[in-house]
This record gives sequence, structure tokens and C-alpha cells, in this order.
Amino acid sequence: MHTEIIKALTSYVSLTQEEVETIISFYTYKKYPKKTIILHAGEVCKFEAFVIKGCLKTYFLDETGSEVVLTFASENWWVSDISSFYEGKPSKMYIDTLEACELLLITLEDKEALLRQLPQLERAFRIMIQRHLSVYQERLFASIALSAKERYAIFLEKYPSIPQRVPQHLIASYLGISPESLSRIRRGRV
Amino acid sequence: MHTEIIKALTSYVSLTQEEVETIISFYTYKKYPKKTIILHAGEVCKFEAFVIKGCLKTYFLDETGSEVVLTFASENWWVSDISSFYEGKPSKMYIDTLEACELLLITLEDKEALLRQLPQLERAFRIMIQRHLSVYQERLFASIALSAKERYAIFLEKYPSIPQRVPQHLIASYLGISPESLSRIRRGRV
DNA sequence: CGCGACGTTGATTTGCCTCAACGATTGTGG
DNA sequence: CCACAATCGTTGAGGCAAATCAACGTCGCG
Repeated sequence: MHTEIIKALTSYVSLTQEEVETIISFYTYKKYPKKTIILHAGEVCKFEAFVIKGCLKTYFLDETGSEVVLTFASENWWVSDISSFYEGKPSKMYIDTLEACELLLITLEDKEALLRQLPQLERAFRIMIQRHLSVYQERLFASIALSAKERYAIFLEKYPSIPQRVPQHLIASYLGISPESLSRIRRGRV
Repeated sequence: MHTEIIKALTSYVSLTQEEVETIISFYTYKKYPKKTIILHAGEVCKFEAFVIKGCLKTYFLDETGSEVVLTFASENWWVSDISSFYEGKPSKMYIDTLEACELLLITLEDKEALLRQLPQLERAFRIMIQRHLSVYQERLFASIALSAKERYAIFLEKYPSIPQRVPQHLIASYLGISPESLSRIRRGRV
């Protein structure tokens, strides 16, 4: 059940069986039903989670109250409001499950304890954050420099499985397109 | 001369005088004239730099060959292509000085040696990366959810000193606006 | 079954881009 | 030191990509 998180971490450091068990012991396995809000704007994010199964969205509300999807997180990816989690400040984002989810969660205190015990994991987690950073960087570039059609094409290439499990209007929001426009782009009427 | 980098790092960890000197000994001080390209797309980024003085831009070229500015880096901020630097892969971005600059540079080998010697710095650098991440996150949100005018207003609030030292068309590029549109926004003719 | 969530389509509007021309300023080589 | 070329910002005209508004069909679910 926990093999994937270990795979994700051992891509960057090697671990003994004992160390693997230590890591696992720090994480809490938890199931959430579909459409559960696991982080509300205004709250401090108390978890950093690894997605074993299911799919989530992270999003902000704009001034008119409509959702702006920042990321989708599915199997073998991490989800948290990193800056709220580490700096203890109230989050501005929401995190909802889109499907029934199974997550491995860790609190800040436990994560710090884990890192004290296995400092070689610092490296793995740093790389994890860097990956997130690159993803944002590329999306920002796309969002500034590319047309809606191009952004959608790139999205399909990069995340071919997401459209099969996520409502189209959320993908539109993620891409910064209106649902109507995305519908037309898909139709080729653009 | 190196007090600012120490301040930036000791916001998150405390250090003895000896440790401070160790850190400084790992960094190389270097001056660059205005309009120097310090990273070319295609190269591996060999440095992570702290800006003592001056201002730089990081940017991509789009399909038509025009610049898309990703970030400005000025005093007391870091500049590098983080993913190229750590993962040793060719960068897709450029980094140029906009003014004469003074930087403190470190190579990956030296940084790893420094972190082995002072593992408590891991924390400071992790927070640094998180800060970068939050900045991208907020800009992505702005870029998806806000109008050109709103993005400019936020930019002015957040970086009031940048317009005084950076050409307006680069700010337009940073904001994902054409230079003409930014000119009109500033005039209030929008 | 009936309602709400979702996607599609058409008509219209609009924010911003592109193209073009033109001053002002800066920088540079003869 | 001046002349000329870049660079930069501004303004106007016209066009287009994508948003908005509105209506409607479909599906899944309580």
C-alpha cells in the first residue's frame, strides 16, 4: 500500500528496509469520500499529503467567488499548501477531493521529526519542491505566451489521463479559459 | 559586503560567527557589467546566485523569438534556474543583467559541500525555494484570474521600486501585456 | 421522475493585440 | 562634439481571440 511513496522518495536517495519502515510509521493513511474539502481558505494547512489513490483539486476563489483551479493532484503526486504548511500562516486556497481518495498524511511536527531522524530525506523533499516549482514556471510561461488552444494541447500531452476523470469546466478553469471556449477548442471550431 | 546574504539565511537558522565565515568562504563574489547574459538557454546553469547589487531578468523566448520575462531579481533575492542547477539538465531560460551587478555565486559541488558541513542550512534553503514557489503560485493565479490592469496594480504594490529601474516594455512582458497596452493602462485610458 | 450539474452552440461584446507612425531620449562612432 | 542610430514610450486605427450572455440537450443521481 505504501510502496509508491517509497518509490517517490527513493528516486533520489537509497534507503534500508528499516528506514523505509521508519518513514511509513510517520505517515497516516486516511480515506476521504468524493467532494470533501480537506483545506479551507483561512485555515492553516496542517498536512502534507501523498496521493495513493484518487484525484484532488487545489484552487482559489476570485473576486466574483468563482473557482480558479491551480492544480490537480492524482496518484503519486503531493498535495498541500506548502507555504501555509511550513510557515504556519493561514492559507488562501482550498483543497477538495474530486473522487474518493486515499492519502498518506504527515503533520509538520512529524515531518520535522522524520527529517531529524533521516536527514538524507531532505534531499528528496527538496527535489520534490523543485519539481513543483518547475511545473508552476512552465505553466506561467504558457499562460503568458501561448494561446488557449496551445495551452490545451500541452495539457493533453502532459496529463492525458486527467480529462477522463475531471469535469471539463475544471480543466477550463485550470487553463484559464471559459468552459464555452474550451468546448469550442475541443470541437476544432477555433 | 556579505552581510545581506547572512541576514537572508539567518532569518531561519541561527549561526555562530565561525559558521558565518564558513558560508561566506563558499561563495564567490563577482561583478558583471550591464546587459551581460549570465545564462544562455541550452546551457546547464552552473550557479545559484544571491544579488548584492543590481537587477537581473530571467526570461524565455517564445516561438516568435520574443522575450517572455519570468522574473526580475534585485538586491537580496536569489537568481538561478533552479531545476537546471540541481538536476544538471540544460536550461530553457536566459538570465541577463539589466544593470551592473554584484553577485555571490555558488556551484552545485560547493553548495553540496556547504550543506554537508552545515546541515542546518537545508532548512533555510528549503524556505527560500518555498518563497519562490509562492511567488509563482500567486502570479499564476493573477495571470489566470485578473485583468491586465489589475495585474499591473498588484505589481506596483508589490514591487514599487522596479518600475524606476526597469524599462516599461519588460514590465509589460513580465505581466503578459503588450507594451502598447501597458502604456494605455498607465495613462488611465483603459 | 425531476432536478441539478455539465457540456454545447449561437450571437454579441470586449479586452487586448497588431500594425504603423511618430516624438523623446540615450548612446555611439566618426 | 555633433550626427545618426537605437531604444523606448506613446498614440491611433483596426482586428481578433476569447469572454459573456442566453438557450438548450443530456446525463446521472437523490
